[in-house]
Amino acid sequence: MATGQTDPHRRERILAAALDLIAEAGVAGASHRRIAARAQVPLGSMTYHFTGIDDLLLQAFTGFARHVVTLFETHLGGATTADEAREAVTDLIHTLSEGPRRDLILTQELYTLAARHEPYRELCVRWMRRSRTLLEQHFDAATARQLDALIEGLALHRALDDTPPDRALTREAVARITTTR
Amino acid sequence: MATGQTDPHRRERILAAALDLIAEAGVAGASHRRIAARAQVPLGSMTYHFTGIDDLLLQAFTGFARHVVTLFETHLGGATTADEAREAVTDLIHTLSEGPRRDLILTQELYTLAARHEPYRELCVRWMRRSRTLLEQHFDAATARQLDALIEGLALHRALDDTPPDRALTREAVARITTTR
Amino acid sequence: MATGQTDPHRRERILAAALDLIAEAGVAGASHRRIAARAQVPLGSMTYHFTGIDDLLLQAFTGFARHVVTLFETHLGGATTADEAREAVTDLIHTLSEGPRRDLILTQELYTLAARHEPYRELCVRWMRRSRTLLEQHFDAATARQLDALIEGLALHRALDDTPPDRALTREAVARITTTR
Amino acid sequence: MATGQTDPHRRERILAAALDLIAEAGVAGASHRRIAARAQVPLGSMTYHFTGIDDLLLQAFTGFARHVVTLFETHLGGATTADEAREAVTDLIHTLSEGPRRDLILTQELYTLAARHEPYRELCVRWMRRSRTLLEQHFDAATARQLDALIEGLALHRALDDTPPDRALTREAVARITTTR
DNA sequence: AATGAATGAGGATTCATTCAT
DNA sequence: CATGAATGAATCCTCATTCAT
Repeated sequence: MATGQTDPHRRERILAAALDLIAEAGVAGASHRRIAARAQVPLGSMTYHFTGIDDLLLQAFTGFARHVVTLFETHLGGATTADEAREAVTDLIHTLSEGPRRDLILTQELYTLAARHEPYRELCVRWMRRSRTLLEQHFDAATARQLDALIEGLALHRALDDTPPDRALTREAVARITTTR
Repeated sequence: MATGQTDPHRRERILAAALDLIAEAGVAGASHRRIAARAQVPLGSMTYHFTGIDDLLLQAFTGFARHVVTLFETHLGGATTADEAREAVTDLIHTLSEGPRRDLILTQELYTLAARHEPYRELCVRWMRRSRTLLEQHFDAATARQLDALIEGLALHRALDDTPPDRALTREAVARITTTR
Repeated sequence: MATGQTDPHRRERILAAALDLIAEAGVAGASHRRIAARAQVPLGSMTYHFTGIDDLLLQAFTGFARHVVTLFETHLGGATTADEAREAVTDLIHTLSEGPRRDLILTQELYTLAARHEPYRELCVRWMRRSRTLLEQHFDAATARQLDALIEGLALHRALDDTPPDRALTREAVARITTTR
Repeated sequence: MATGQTDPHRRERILAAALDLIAEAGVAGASHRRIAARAQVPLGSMTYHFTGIDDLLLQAFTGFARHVVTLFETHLGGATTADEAREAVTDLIHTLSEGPRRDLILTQELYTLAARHEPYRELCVRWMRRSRTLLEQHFDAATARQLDALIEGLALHRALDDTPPDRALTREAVARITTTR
């Protein structure tokens, strides 16, 4: 009793629904059934489009990593001087740790998977590599590495904190870590 | 049918088994059954000692946070000068990101829970507060904050990285972030 | 691992097994496991066919109410005069309170649920409405109501009683309650 | 760590808590744990004071039956003529089916148990015998029996009904069933 | 006399996955 | 090509009851 109509966006809809659900209820709460319901797709089509739940999750997070890299590129793309890059990084940290918590939560979920499962770790490594490459357009390799770690730590602490520090502190930290002498 | 025998260390055994299992299989893999089996305790006693799985997990992570704070104190306790403190922090970052991945993985799992559930976030906030207080014995408040975030980011990136940077880079990052002028 | 075989009568078999079990062991004794075993159906299929145990029970009792209404209709359907109706009602009371206790027990279980849960109360209300409508074909509305209540009380007391009264008493009670003047 | 103080009313408190709980959540919802919590009594004392849950429930319902019989006696006690008795019965029916649903619910629960378990059936038989005896002070034996059943049926239907009939209908039904000729 | 600790059985439910259609 | 039906394993949790203290 199918309409015969193929739905070309179904795969994408499923992946988007999966990420939504993970953000809301965690990886543990993202089951075939719930994702299917959220994507308004029959349960049986889950295992038709994806090998299994692992396949689906990995593809969903791959899409998410792409999205975050794009965020990085967007922020850093416009900077032409080191000072502009510093300001862009400050922006980026506040964008990540304020606004909707979705990206932050998904990042955490991804890191947790990465700590235990190789494919997810590879995903993170590629992401880190890309962000470092972007930073290296403005800073030397060692500084880029340190700055990348600082971004991570500040965004995370800001997001968890009851009384997150203001933009001045972020700007100062970025300035210090990028001050070579 | 109960033996009536009292096992005074049972609660602690269960909590330790829970943390072991979380480190191995993640929060998702830490079920009543598996924890009970690992702690060599009957399944029925799980919900006697703990209200439910949530209660159990929260108490397990509370113990873990205590452990990490102790690690912080141990490392920073001996430092009397700012330079000694810098070296202690460098040590700490490498202790966290090398050696057994257990603490690192548990930290990730905790942050993932914290992103979604208030009690875990409070736990993290208390932990962060304590570590900052320790750092403030050697650095001003703003610097302590920045350094705390840097520790987090460096430990995390070092742990995920294929080719983690050497101690020199860590030392330099710590030096830069603590250089006030 | 599913056979993929479709068993079209499975829902009905489960509902029948549920009613059997309720009659034998009460609502409290009618568990997913036991109903599944009785219906010779795997446990996992219970919550495929029904949202949960509540859904299952309500549907089972809905079928039972339909059955009792049919019994009413069968008994009263042939009556053309008020006297024939009186005799039919007397028959009905003895049919309910003698013979297999199944219907009586199920009625009790249903009333107990109805006293606490709205959906079951609605079921009873619809049933009462239908039986009254049938009685109103032979008696005025007020009399139908009284007679309906009398049927209930006599059937119940007869079923519990050590020394249930004979048919003559039932016939007399019906005669009295339907004597308008 | 007991105070050594004996609590002479503990048994009664437990039985009262049991009835409360049954009224609220049904026999199925009245567990040792919940009754103990409601009665503010340690769990271990449940099986000290009562052989088991069956013993406890039977004693609780025995107390309840005594209470309902008292209600009967109170209502019928003052009547000296048949007409006064008729009015008292009408009162009784409306007392049972209006007011707090507690008694009604407990009655249903008791009947449900009686349908399956002999001790509860005996309890009901004794109760019915007592109420008939009271009615026989004003009416002949056969009439008492019919009236007793009518009380049951009217109270039950009134309680379940969306639009319960008014007092006039009750009075008329009682009049009819007690009209011998 | 009284009870806190303990436990195996069983409760409802969710799950990823398979397969006939 | 797509999916509704089906299922065994595993989930958390509650239970009545026992017994050493």
